[in-house]
Amino acid sequence: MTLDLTSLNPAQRQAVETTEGPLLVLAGAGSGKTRVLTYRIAHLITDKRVSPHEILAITFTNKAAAEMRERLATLLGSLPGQYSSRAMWVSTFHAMCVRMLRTDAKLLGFTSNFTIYDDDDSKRLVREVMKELEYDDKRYPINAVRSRISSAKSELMGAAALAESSFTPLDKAAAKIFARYETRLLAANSMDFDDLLVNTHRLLSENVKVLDAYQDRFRYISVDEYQDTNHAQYAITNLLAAKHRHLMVVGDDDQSIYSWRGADIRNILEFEHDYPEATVVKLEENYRSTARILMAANAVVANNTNRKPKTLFTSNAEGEKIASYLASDERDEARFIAGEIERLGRAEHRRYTDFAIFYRTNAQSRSLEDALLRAGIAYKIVGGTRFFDRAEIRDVMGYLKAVVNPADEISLKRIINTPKRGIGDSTIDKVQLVARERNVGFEDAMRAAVEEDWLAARARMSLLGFTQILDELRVLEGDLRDLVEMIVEKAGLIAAYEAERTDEALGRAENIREFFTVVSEFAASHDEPSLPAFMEWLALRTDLDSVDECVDEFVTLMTVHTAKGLEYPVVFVAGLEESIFPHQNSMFEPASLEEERRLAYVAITRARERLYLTHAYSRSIFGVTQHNSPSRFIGEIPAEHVEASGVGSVGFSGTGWEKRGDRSGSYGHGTAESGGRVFGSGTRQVPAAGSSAGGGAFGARSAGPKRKEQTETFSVGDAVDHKVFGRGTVTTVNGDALEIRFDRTRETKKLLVGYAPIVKIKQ
DNA sequence: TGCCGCTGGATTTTT
DNA sequence: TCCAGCGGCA
Repeated sequence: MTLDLTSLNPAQRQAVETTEGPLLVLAGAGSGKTRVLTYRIAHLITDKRVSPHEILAITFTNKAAAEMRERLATLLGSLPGQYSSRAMWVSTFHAMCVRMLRTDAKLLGFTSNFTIYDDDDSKRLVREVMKELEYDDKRYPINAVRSRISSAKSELMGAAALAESSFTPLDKAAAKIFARYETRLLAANSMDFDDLLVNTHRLLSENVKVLDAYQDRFRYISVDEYQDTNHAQYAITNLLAAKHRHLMVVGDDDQSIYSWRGADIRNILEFEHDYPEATVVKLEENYRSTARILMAANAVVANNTNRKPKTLFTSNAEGEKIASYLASDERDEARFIAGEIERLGRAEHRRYTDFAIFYRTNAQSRSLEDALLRAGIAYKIVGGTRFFDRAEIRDVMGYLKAVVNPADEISLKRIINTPKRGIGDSTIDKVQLVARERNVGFEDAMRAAVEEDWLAARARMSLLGFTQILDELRVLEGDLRDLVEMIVEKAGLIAAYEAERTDEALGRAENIREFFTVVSEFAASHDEPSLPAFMEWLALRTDLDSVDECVDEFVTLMTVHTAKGLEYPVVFVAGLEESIFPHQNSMFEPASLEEERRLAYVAITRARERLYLTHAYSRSIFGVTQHNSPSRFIGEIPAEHVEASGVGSVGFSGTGWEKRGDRSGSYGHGTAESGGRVFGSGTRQVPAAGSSAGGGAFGARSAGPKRKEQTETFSVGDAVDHKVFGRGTVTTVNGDALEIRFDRTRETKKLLVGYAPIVKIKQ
């Protein structure tokens, strides 16, 4: 069987056919990088007779891994046994590390059922350690400490090494906290995300046999998004590839946007130095975007100095000009976007899934959400507060973690009094103290407290109850879903929420039931759905993994960071203002400003056909109104590719479906802000419904739903139907502000009568 | 022990 | 603006 490579361009083909020795592929945005990666692996297997068993392909997200696996399965068809593509390791660094660590945990002093601490768990533990060592979290902000520890870890620096290179009090404190934190993690048989890498590196570098085995096995290795690897990942890659040196790395230095998380752009810039015999292939033809969008992207990123010079080209059509819109404030900006979505939906028959709205910071999503809600446009936010971050879900996960790994203190403490069992802080502190004095785990101390007599009788009884529950939970058996349901049942989580009888509590109970569905889905899609396997999957999954699980029609909202690797026909980038994007904290240092610019480059290159860059004359952030000038990144795009529009005028007073009772844009002048062209272009002139005098010519605004006649009145308990959110129940009424709990999302939203697309359902 | 209200802090977050 | 954490109080 031979793989058909004729659909590839010469550069792509060269990358695919260079199978021996190190290979660096510099792949510009939209240049068919994923195709190259998958074709190369398929080529190795079908034409070079490499066993899938010998292939390791590392991606940066689970989603990318899943996609690659899928594409490979299609390219390869089904092959038997070890030739099956299932023998291949296609995974993220972290998933790969977990797999290696589970196998050899004992060599590092862990057991194979170790818990993976996510951000929240790790933060709790650091907080405890800081209390224990009596560090004041005012002088030593916990997040600063955590970021020192985390960056030390990504540099493969231990606590001792950090201590040596510390000069400031904060660094010194961080080093001490780091040391204790590590001890506590080991005692809890737990690892945080950084540890997965650090410990894998230790495993490989300290155990020759283990390293040998993996080196022999993985003769062909590829790493995607190489520009975003940190030092630990870099070191692991080099260890694994050292013997055969068939290492392919793919990346784009212009899309390096995670340096603040320890990603080291030098990994890609200096690959040829590390592997002097490397073949270098540049993929510079873009297949994604219109010529104009590409020119804009090129022009912006060309302002960076620390990069490999390159210019993407395309044979795609020139396309529309890039629309830049000056809004009067963030609500106007959001309304404009909503209006354009509706307009393009009608004029160009676009579906909601064609649109994406990007922003620099999550805080910006609120006003956008608001406008979409009012316009009745279905949307989905990717990232932000996630289902799995909800307190009640984390509680369930706490129980599961404690069941799987009895040493996991953080989880134990999370669930010890959830639901309330009368075990308060003072009891926990006493148990903790005894644990430390006797140098035993928290659970042992807890059991001792039940046996012995150093706690008040009531606390002792409560603890007894809790340990009994734990014992019961740990002996449960059954298929995964039953198991999880039984654990939740015995823990009394749902029962406690239902007893509360408040709307919020019922919603939480509902969320837990939703979690059972997640369990079922996991069980159905995995070969051996054990509880530990499920926990692992949970720990490593993210919201992004489910971006397109939804078959429904949604406009997608997310931060620019989250958008990396995705593409949409129509892209809006909101908040292109100085101090928002580039962000305030990154504006004044050249290196971080360049990263902001790369971020802008990433945002622009997500767009296939149309690109909107919006900014606002005034914007309220955290309750404070700011006036920011347009982002320099807009100015870096050649004017002939930009069509500016917008307001920024005295007369603006809104269209009627934005919030009432606000300042309605009644600030002074600002016409110059839009770069000469104030209004009109590209924006349909729709008389503003319900707009008051003064709208006039400047009131020209995008199309949008008009305010509905206010015929209905609502009261608590009414069943309603919302255009986007479906059925719900009114929970509070405050004038024409309603709070409605929706059945489908189980969320409570604040809506305004007469603006929101809701109707009362007759009962 | 548990609730309430005050205070301070709030980029980005593939894992 | 909005959330989490902590201290004060019943």
